[in-house]
Amino acid sequence: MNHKLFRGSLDTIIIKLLSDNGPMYGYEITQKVKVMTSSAFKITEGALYPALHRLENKGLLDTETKNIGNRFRKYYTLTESGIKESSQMLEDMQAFIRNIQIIMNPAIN
Amino acid sequence: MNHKLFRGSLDTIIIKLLSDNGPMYGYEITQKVKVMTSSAFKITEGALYPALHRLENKGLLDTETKNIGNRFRKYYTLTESGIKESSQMLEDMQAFIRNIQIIMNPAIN
DNA sequence: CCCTATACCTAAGGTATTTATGTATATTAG
DNA sequence: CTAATATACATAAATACCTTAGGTATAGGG
Repeated sequence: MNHKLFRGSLDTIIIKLLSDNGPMYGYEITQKVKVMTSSAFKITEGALYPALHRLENKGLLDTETKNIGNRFRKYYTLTESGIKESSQMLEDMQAFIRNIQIIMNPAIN
Repeated sequence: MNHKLFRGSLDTIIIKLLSDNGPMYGYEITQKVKVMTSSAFKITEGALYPALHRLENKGLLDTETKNIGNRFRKYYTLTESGIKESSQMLEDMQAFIRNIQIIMNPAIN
């Protein structure tokens, strides 16, 4: 997979996963995406954590830290604002996919 | 349209258009994309020209300048190397679309 | 006991964008 | 005729996101 194509879609992927699965923690997101895409998408931690913090700072995500034995996990949830913005983000992504499909598979006349 | 999603796919779009339509000039590419996507994708000149020059420097595109009255146009064509690389780029894009679709529209069980 | 997996994080550097600006010719509307 | 818009190229500064590389620490399997 060409990793360049991935650029710009990470935020939407995170929002969509949280929207579908409820609270998730960072590492869980990377693994979920890996499984769903048969390892085609590998979200690096250097991209993921800054993205999560960005979305949190924008008020789209809330966090809750849970202790699991001696470890901790930071669970991320969509805020009200995050839920509202998510529908626009998903629409934008669907529109993007439709249009890129038109270019990649133009109707044969 | 959220322009962030567009990031990273410009090179592939250029290569695909040249592959489908033969030689094209920069402005023509922006207009073609605009028409195909009903104005959803607007390729800015600040993104387009550096991209064209980049692809030319990589040896994927050749240019030919033509005079049209007192004006000139720079037509871009795929080189042999560009044709070879294009199939990989198009495959990568198809794979990207498939996987992003899986995330955006997971099967309902 | 060591390697791998789990789980968080940040910093430096690279690179593709946006935004703004510049130049010039052609065409259309008033 | 002249002003605005369209055509057509281009670059530079700023921004934003990503990769790569590193750091810390616990858990579990061989």
